[in-house]
Amino acid sequence: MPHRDLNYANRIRERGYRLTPQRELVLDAVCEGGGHTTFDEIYRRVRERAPAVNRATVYRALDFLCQLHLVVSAEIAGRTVYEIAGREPHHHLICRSCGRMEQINHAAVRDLIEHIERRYRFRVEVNHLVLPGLSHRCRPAASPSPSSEETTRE
Amino acid sequence: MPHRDLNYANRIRERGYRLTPQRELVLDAVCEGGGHTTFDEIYRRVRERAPAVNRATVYRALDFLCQLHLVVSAEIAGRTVYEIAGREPHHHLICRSCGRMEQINHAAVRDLIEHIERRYRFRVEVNHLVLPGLSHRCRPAASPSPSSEETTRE
DNA sequence: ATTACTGCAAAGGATTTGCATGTGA
DNA sequence: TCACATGCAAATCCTTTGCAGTAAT
Repeated sequence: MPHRDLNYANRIRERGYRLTPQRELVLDAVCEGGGHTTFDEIYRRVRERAPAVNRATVYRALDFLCQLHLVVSAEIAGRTVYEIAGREPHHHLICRSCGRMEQINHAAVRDLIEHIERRYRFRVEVNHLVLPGLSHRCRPAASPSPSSEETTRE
Repeated sequence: MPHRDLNYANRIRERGYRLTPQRELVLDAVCEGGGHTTFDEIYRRVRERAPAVNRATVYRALDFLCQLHLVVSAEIAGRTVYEIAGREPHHHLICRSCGRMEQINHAAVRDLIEHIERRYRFRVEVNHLVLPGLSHRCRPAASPSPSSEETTRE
């Protein structure tokens, strides 16, 4: 139960809100997703344990948890995904061919971000950068000479 | 008429598809948007000239043009936007407070991308990187000592 | 005992689809 | 001519909302 560490119960109650079984189930489901969990996945997990929980309730619980910053939402490839707040910023390469998603280190991106922040006087706030592209596995039969790709692409 | 240069008419017809007034209107509307045009904006422009054109037709035309890679779509701040294909990749800083969008040079991110491509053996295909954050105008009263920001954020 | 929260069902908005008609090649 | 495209309306998908009843504090 990773979310225990965050003492979420108090963070909910001290603001006058209530900790309901439904909200706990949703929080658990987000935790178990281990990263980027879609609504349907969360709903499925919740229903596994409590089939009576309503779809609308899950929507409302997610909104609620996001507002309290216990959960954060992000947009990956057009889909809204949820994860527990407080994780290190991290980023992804997502292959448009096989759909595989590879996580990349924040350090790899930090330099770029700092560069941009200085140059444009802008504080960048990215927790999930998603870079679409093509994994080396899916590169179109171009292993021998990489330069040949220049001409035909797609 | 910037799209004339692309000889879009042939690119449509040589594949056996038809160049209809509706498709031309949509293409014009995307061009005039000059960058990131929402569906509603495109639809509005089309209707200005041809009020009879149906919403569904505009959806279909955009799909069609995207499939032919005459138009590309992107996701900015949760909204789908369209623009003419073939522009230089370019990127944006978008302020979550004032909503202002600033364009940044591709060169600024090229290094990052190349670094990632080498390190992860992945071909990154980004035409629009959108970096959310806070413009210097909207930085919360922190002008005197920049280091004080470390402690309280949000 | 309050009143926040839930379940249900219905509403809402954005996009897609089926089908008859129209039209570009 | 005739298959591709369009217009229209209905369907679909995802999410939100109103309201009466339930339950956390």
